[in-house]
Amino acid sequence: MKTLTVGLDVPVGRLFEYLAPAADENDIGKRVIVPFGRRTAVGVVLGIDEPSSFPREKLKTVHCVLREAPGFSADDLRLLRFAAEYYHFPLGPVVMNGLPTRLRRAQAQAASRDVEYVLTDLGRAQSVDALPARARVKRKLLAALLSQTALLASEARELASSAAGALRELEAAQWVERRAATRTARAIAPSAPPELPPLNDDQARAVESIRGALGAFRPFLLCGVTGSGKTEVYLRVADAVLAAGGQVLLLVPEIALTPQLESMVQARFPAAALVSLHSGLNETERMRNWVAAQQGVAQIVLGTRLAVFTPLPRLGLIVVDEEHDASFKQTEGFCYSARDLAVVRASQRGVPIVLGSATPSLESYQNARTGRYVMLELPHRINGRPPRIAYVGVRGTGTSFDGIAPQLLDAIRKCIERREQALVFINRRGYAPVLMCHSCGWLSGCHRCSAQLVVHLPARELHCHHCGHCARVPEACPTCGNADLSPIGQGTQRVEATLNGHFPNARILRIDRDSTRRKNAWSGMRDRIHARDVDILVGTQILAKGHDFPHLALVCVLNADAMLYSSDFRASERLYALLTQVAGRAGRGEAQGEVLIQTEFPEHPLYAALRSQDFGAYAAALLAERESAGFPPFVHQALLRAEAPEVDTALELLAHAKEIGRGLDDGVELYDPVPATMVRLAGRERAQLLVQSESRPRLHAFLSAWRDLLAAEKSSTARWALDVDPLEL
DNA sequence: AGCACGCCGACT
DNA sequence: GTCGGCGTGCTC
Repeated sequence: MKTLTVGLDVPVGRLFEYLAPAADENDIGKRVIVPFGRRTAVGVVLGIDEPSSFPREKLKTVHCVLREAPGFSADDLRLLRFAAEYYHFPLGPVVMNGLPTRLRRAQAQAASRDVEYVLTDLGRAQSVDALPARARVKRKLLAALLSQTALLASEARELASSAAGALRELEAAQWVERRAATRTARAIAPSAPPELPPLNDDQARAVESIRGALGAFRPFLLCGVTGSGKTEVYLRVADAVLAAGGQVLLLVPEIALTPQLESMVQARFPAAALVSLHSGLNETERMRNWVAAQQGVAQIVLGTRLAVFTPLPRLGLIVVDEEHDASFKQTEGFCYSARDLAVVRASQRGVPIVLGSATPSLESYQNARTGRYVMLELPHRINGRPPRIAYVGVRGTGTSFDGIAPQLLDAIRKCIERREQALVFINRRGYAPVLMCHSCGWLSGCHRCSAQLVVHLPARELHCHHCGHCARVPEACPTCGNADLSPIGQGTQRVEATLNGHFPNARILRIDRDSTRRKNAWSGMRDRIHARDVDILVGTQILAKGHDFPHLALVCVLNADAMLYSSDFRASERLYALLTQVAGRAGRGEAQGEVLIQTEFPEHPLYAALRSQDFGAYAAALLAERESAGFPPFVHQALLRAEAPEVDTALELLAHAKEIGRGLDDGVELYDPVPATMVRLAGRERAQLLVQSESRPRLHAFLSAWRDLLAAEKSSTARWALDVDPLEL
């Protein structure tokens, strides 16, 4: 009798052991169905016959090992183990998190429908084309059916349903394969292969360097100004990987971008099996695409951060587009950085990785400066010149205009007179960020969060953008009863209304999370923009990334200053990146792009730097500041976060944690616990404690020891979690 | 996380 | 007299 070490989706820092009658090394990475307490759970086999201190006679026996069904390879587990260790998060949940939710659950639906279901499935199996595993699956099914009299009924069901499950899962991969085959047939038949856009010298050099590195680990930082053709570089390299039979993993920041990118990549590789993986997919699609990748059927996997763990047996290249983007970092629970794990994965698998951005993170930029990454630069736009950036100073003008300075309105007027499009960028959705009472000074605050409720029209509602709370706009002030309530400040809806007033004949389109929530809404809007059916776009950062609007000549930025006030040390880096991206939307076609930024501080160094659009110089200046101030990337940080009903409880836990941590290692600096920037969130109050060290190994050794001591403490009403390499303090 | 057990308030 | 609140504790 063998014992299996199993990872389960329970937030405990330990694994569980089970007896398994006929297990062997090949079962590692396979899913298992096990009895767990009173219930049945799915887990992943992580080891066999490992030394253990748990009394053997107390071990339970696995219900079954899902041998024929998709699981993890040794390579996949290596990445997952690294991630669990590096982010100090329990291995069980980390491994289970790597599976689509469908595969995390026992096939309860099949089990409950009894063996009848399996028979139906068996009938269906005869009509589908075979994958290699199919014959074995069928044998399993028959064995399960035949043995049901001999086995306990429940065990027979488990076995039968697991085999049925395996079959369904494998069929999913076939679906992707067939779709690709259909496309191949169509692609090869009448139309010629798509004509490739020509490369400029910089692009050609970049492509050549990366292609030259195929087959070995090498990290590249592709530093290319907006419109310089980074995507074309990825595609050219991907082409070489596909031709050699490899798989390509392409990570992008937002789901909003994937459908667009997906059709673009598919158009470029009509015959390739392309799948996407992001949280916008339903469970069926998610499982199907994951299995297709795992089976080696999918050749290109396009996804958001969660896709970094996708099993890819023939991985040949990883690309992380917009690598500076904060959405690659998960900020709750398992706080991993998909970008950083992608680099680890490339190194483990011996493949090149390309991190692309117009404004790389200072971490990556520093790695390129020191030679750890190969720097590739695309300093020129493919067509057209870089946009001209100018500032409109509005200090002291107060409320003498409705949030949009006359110079901006002027420029918009001229722009639409030239029959070109203008974009008004305001990073705040809703009508106004807060409602105020003029008589007593009451402000619409969220009772569950330390944030203001945002006024939303036309429904006349107050929304909390943090916890989702929603209420009617009150008729009178809740404190003093005065009816003189007014919205303060600007949001996209109000800007849209203001512009409608100024340009009654212009076609104005608002693009924010609210207006694009409906499925397919965004693609319809994009079509309208491309068809020049729109004169003025009003939008949030949805518009900032990656879009190509050839008729857009003017970009106006309204509330850039808001981000200058942030106390976070990364605020400048982020604002520079955001403004560069928005500015980059202008002038991608024929016309010279013009960018007007409305600000109270036109002389601010960040704005001065932005005007010259010399990222290298600005990054060098920021890095020098970071180095002298002792900030990342020159030190390594982790946050211990705590949350409780009352912030004091959280602070107490952290103070105690600091006591425990003191004396563990003097090469690690522990700061004082402080309330989080937003103390209240969804009715809970949060605090955090910063830990930092110049030595990453020492920081990690400290965190391991500290985490174990904290876990051994008796429970408090406060919950805690570690965030390694936090992006926000 | 689930899902138990366990010990105190308002109901058929 | 029970139903049910969520505090505490365990799951190989």
